[in-house]
Amino acid sequence: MPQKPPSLDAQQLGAYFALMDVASLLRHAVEQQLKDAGDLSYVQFQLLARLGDSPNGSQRMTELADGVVYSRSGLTYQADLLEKAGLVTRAPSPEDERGTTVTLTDAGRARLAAVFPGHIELVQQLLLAPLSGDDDDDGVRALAELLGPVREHMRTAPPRSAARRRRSSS
Amino acid sequence: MPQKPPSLDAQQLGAYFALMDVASLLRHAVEQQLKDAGDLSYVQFQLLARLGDSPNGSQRMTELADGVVYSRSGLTYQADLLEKAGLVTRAPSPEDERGTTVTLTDAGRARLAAVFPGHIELVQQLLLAPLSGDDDDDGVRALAELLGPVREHMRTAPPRSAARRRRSSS
DNA sequence: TATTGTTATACTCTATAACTATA
DNA sequence: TATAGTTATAGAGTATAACAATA
Repeated sequence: MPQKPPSLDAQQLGAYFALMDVASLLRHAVEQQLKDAGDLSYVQFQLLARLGDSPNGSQRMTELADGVVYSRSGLTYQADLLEKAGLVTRAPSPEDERGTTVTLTDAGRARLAAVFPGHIELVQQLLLAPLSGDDDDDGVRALAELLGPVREHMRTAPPRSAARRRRSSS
Repeated sequence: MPQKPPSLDAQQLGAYFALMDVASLLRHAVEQQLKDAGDLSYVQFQLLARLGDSPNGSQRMTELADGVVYSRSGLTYQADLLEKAGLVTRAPSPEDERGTTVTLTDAGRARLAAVFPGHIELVQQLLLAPLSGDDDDDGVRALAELLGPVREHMRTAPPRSAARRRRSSS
């Protein structure tokens, strides 16, 4: 197959680095806010938020892991912390006894509620406001439409460099 | 001043989470590639790349810290690692004896060169290709134009939650 | 006295591999 | 045998505060 051009033009590099920089700065600010307002990390916030979106406030570990955390043990670690803090509950899943069902507690909902307004305000200030600029050529919509497909692509097309470690080959 | 609306609409939240997710997935993949191809973390790669862009391959610690790392000690830590690996050199700055000048070595340039092609290819695959989609309504340019100003805004407008810790007030 | 950078230290997070229990 | 989750453990990274040296 044809060799890919081994370099990017300035605009491509610019887009890449702009994305990484913005995300990095935003993440840093957001971690700060979440920690100050509710002693949560961003990952923990994501987990709680996902549970909060679930109809009954419950989800299986595996479901939770998808898209939030990269290793199972990492999720167990975070779930431990959240459980110790009284924000979630863990119990064996009814249908599949191997599974664990994580459930948001009232305290968990309260924590989420405590943190959310400030969180939103920060995101508004840091990201959304400058995105739309002075005119109203809705940059927010543009960004969402640009990045949505990219997210899908990334979730379905794992990089070849991250060699599959499933299915023991011996 | 008027109270800001305490919630975001679905599109705003969508843009925010899409950005965080894409950046998170991309970062994860990129860390993997850099580690496999050249035993570098993304932060280390950024530091080397910045030095590589400098005319003489040198920069002051403080300059390097801007935009790459969030604490001075963090930079010292990374600079230690890079120096031990022979990729950079540290020496007292000529003009200001308090300062340290970090310089890219030949090995550092070589490492950068070793890592770059694969890096670019990965970014191309994961981010740039899906950004532009099938049609050529250059999404890359759009993303760069959207995010460039946001980056500037974030760099100049620190969130109020991250209270200034400079200038001792006592 | 303010600034540059380093050190000591503690902490958080992530990943790998081995392990248990259920399907 | 395969899958869900946990545990043990190790390693990388980050931040805070105290410190030394120079401006």
